[in-house]
Amino acid sequence: MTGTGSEDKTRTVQPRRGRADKATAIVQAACQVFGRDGYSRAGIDTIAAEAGVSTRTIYNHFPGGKEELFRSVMRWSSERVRDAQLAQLRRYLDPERPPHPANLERDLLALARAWVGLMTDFRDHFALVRHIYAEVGHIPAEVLDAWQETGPRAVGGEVTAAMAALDDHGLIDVHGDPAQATVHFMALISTEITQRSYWGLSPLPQEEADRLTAAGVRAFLRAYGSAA
Amino acid sequence: MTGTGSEDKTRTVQPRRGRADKATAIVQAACQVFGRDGYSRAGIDTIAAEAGVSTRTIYNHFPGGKEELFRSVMRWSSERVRDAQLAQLRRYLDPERPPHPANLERDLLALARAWVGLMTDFRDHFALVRHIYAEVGHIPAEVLDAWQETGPRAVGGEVTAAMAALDDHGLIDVHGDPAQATVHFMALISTEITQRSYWGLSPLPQEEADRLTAAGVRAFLRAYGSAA
DNA sequence: GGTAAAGTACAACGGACATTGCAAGTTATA
DNA sequence: TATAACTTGCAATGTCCGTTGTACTTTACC
Repeated sequence: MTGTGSEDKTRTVQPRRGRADKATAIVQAACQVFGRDGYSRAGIDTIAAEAGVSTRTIYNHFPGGKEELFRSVMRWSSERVRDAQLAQLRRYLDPERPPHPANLERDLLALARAWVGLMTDFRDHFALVRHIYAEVGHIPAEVLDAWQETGPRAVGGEVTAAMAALDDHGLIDVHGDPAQATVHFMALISTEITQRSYWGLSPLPQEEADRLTAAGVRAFLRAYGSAA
Repeated sequence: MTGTGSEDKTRTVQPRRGRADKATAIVQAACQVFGRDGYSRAGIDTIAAEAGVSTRTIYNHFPGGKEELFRSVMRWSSERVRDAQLAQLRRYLDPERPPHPANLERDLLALARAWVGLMTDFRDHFALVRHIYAEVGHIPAEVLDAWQETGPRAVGGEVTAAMAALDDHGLIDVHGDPAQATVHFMALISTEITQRSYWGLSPLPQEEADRLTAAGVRAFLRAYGSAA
């Protein structure tokens, strides 16, 4: 149902799609437009223009029309961002190689900055997510669940694992609930930046963002640092 | 205690038609519909039906049409919620009467619970706010600023004052930035509940919400409790 | 170069919806 | 009761936009 329905028959006949990979261009442009305008306001014509593609081609690739396109964008974008987030997580807080105690704050801060950086790197995605939040009531529960599962929940689970590892090594004290510590960490490092930047509309100067991130990390460490 | 806020003209029971306080009914219904469906999806006919009013009457009261109505709803709703929030703040954390140290956690927890409770009492408002967040790019900057100023910023300022007062009395240590402590407090007590309840779509059981709120307050006190 | 898939241009349909004008009905007030 | 103010139902207008059919062109690959 949710699949594009065109990946089975192309295996034998077609090595790759037509000219350039139009499908990718469409999804990418749709991510921008949906993120900027939201589902209702976004126009197929606008997406087509932004993708450098004719309107008809969109319907050829996505027979389900606007809805199917939106669902594809949700999946594509959230997987992309999830991978980027997991990459940063493993880079700065690999559960396999916990940091030296003296480097804990430094590493957490690096992770937090990278995390916040992704918010501007994937501005379109997070704009889209805000629209999803606003329209939870208009998105089928199954679609919503699938998205949460492969996106936010997967990432949250990995971060939680990292927190648990830090706890295991006595670097922090999660007070019995690493998942909760994770949510608190995310909230502390990103809430104020999100608010102050008008949800990405007018980004903060780098140094100001850094200052707020650092304050969040310090607050987290005061709340969850091991008693030592 | 979600009052309708229209009992100033309490005569006798008004007849179903004619000269009731239509304007209020319209704005109230519009708040529901805009909150549920968002600006684009919301239909004037739907609002009219929900308000028990003819479509034409809406245009009589709001000659600017949908846009003016939306702006009126923003103002009305945010002022209403602001007043409710300030009332709770003064009730549990009056800057004039700082709590006894032994009662600090109890009072903060009471405030936090009341605060979270407002999110369900004014579900429509917060749904509307999510739509505003998602559509920052489509709302005139002046309207957005006026809203922030009389709503969130005003409340934030008062909470910040309360935090500063707690700091002055040595009950907490804001580390030189009461505004930051305020944002962190709000983030800690509400982030997880918001996420887990799908942004109000499927509310959490009371005891679960209480548990998360309490965890947030405890984390806040670990981060900002005075060293004494 | 030939063929088929992929893409494009264009026109048209149909529905949803904001908005307005108007005539008639209802209410409040003097 | 008279009158002005308010409300309503309804029809109509215009616009925007998702979607589809069709004929034509481009591209990829043999």
